[in-house]
Amino acid sequence: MAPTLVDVAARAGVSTATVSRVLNGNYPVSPGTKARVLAALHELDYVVNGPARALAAASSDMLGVIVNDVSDPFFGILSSGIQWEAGGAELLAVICNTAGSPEDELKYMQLLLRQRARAIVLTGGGREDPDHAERVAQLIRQCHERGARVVFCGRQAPPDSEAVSILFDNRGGARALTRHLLAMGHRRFAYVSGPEANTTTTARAAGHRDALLAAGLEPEDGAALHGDFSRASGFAAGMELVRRGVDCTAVVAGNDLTALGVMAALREQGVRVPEDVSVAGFDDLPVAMDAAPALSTVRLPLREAAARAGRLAIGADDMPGPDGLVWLSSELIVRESVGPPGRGLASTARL
Amino acid sequence: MAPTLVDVAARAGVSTATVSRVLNGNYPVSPGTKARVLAALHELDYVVNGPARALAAASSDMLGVIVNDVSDPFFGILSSGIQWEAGGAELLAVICNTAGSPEDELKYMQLLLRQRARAIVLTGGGREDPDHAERVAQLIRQCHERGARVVFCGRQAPPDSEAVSILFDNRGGARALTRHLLAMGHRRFAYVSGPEANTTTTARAAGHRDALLAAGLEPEDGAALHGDFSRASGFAAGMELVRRGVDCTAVVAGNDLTALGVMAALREQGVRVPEDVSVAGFDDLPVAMDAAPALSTVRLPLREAAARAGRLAIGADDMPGPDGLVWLSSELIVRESVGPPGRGLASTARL
DNA sequence: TTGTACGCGTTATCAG
DNA sequence: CTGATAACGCGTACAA
Repeated sequence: MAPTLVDVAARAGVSTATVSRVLNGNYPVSPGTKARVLAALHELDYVVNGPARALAAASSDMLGVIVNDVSDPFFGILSSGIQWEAGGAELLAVICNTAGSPEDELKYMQLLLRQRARAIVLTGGGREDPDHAERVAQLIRQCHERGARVVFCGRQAPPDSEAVSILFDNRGGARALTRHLLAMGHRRFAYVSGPEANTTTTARAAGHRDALLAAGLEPEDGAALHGDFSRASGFAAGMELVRRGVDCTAVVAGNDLTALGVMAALREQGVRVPEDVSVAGFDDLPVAMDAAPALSTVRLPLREAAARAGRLAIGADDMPGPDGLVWLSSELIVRESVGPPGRGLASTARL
Repeated sequence: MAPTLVDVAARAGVSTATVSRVLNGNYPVSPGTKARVLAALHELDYVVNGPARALAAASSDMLGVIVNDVSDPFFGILSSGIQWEAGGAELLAVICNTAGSPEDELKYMQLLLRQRARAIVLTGGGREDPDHAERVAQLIRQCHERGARVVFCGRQAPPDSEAVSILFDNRGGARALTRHLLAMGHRRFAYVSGPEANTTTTARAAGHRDALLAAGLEPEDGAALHGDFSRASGFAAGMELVRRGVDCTAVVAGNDLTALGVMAALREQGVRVPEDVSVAGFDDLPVAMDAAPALSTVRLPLREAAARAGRLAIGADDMPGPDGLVWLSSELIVRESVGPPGRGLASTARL
């Protein structure tokens, strides 16, 4: 059996209280007894019982991070940054993959709540569904009642939830990107977005639309497809665009992975990027730089977002402003995947 | 204050034991009282206290995963797969980033031990240091004493530690890769490996060396550099090779990210890949396929490894064989970054 | 089927 | 500075 405080105390010839004091260093202990206790601790290979401590102290040293999927670099980078801050504060970061399922999101929030996590960070876009939002708001309330912080990173917290939000300028970034494409001369677009009813999807699509309308163009919804932000869905969408004979000179994707998939599909169909068709992404993941051709995209300060979210979660930073909102700006990154309008998709794709 | 079993029991007019039984469903409870308890549970928004339960039941529902860095796709994919299995078993996966530091590895093992984690999965290569190995072995022993499973994924467990190991055929894969380069006609190589004294680094370098020796070539250690498996270190190494005037026709990198960095550096120096110099990676991360040019590499079954490690960790699979070793095979992936020998690095790089 | 009562390993309060 | 001892919230023999 694992040794407990009682065992250590017996061996050192002191009370459990004294051992606890040595362990936590929050009360004075004479050097002599301290040495004896430390020796006993070492000899028995004593390891603190986390659950017992959490029960007695009514607080745990866990930090929950809810993501879509850690293997998606977008979330991997966020997770890594948050985990870094957590580790610095001697906290354990629990990563929960929801695979985009709103039910799993709720399930994991409950699981973290029951573990008495110090804080929960919800990353990425959220589902646009009043019912779901209400249930999330309810859970946030419970978190706060128990003294757990809740931080949103990539989407806005429900109104009057008192939770902090780190926000990306998705709409502005998307607007700038499409403006860039328009400036290059493009007029016929296809848009491959993320999952439906997702806040990130919506914001980016809105930015794209903003730019189109400002240029006096009518957004053609016929050339808009939904994916799930994965490379595979981008590939499928690329093939679908070809199949449908969509005649565009530029494909705007909801994120980089989708753009990568689209480019792979076009390549396979004999369409050259950017000579025949331009392709743009969003996020500026590391892979965007190494892709063929390098991806024109919008850079999001993911590492900074993660650091701020992490620091907010561990309580190192104070709640910002009265509205609890932190806006992070985006930056247009011009590379090689976008060029002047080419011959277009319909006339170059060989089915 | 958060409601406890006592509150629920009072409200439902039953004892705490009954509430506990309803919660766990491990003892018969009459439908009537069950309904009353469920109602009370709901009305009070009761949430189980995880630590208290863990203390009473002497077991927690946490699964620890130790990785170098989740934002590295290699580890992101492993983490995601393990987390998937954990989630399916209603367990929480705790991801710990060590950033390659052996001290952090030990620190996190202790932290997980103290949380009474059900199992710990150590991923990636390990440090080749008898002293460190001994301390790890010591911690593994403590884990086993407390009934926690330990699974290695990507490196071999210390001898007689009774821990299970999922292993990649790093050496065989590296051998096959270099054999391929030799078959293409290359004779002058540069090698950019991972961190020193790392089991993965060593195994891959050994495979490369095997192939060279088998072909009657003398490994030129002058053209071997160490990185840390990151893209940045690959970029630095690529620049350094140029600076040193290393005259090779092929650069073999210890992993894909390093290869990507090398390619970026060569590109920047005016060296074409693969026309002038060939570059090869290892791992076959998703990015290898989208890179420019697409990377010739060695595919490792990361998702499979993660699934097996996860299942072993949660106890869904039995300990394999008498030696506790599971070998996973690798596969040579030929793409565009390797071609016939070109003019070589020294004669094409413009400093 | 249900209730009582004790133990799980710590922390914290209160004496000494 | 140190030692008893009472929580902390839950699971579970044991008894009814």
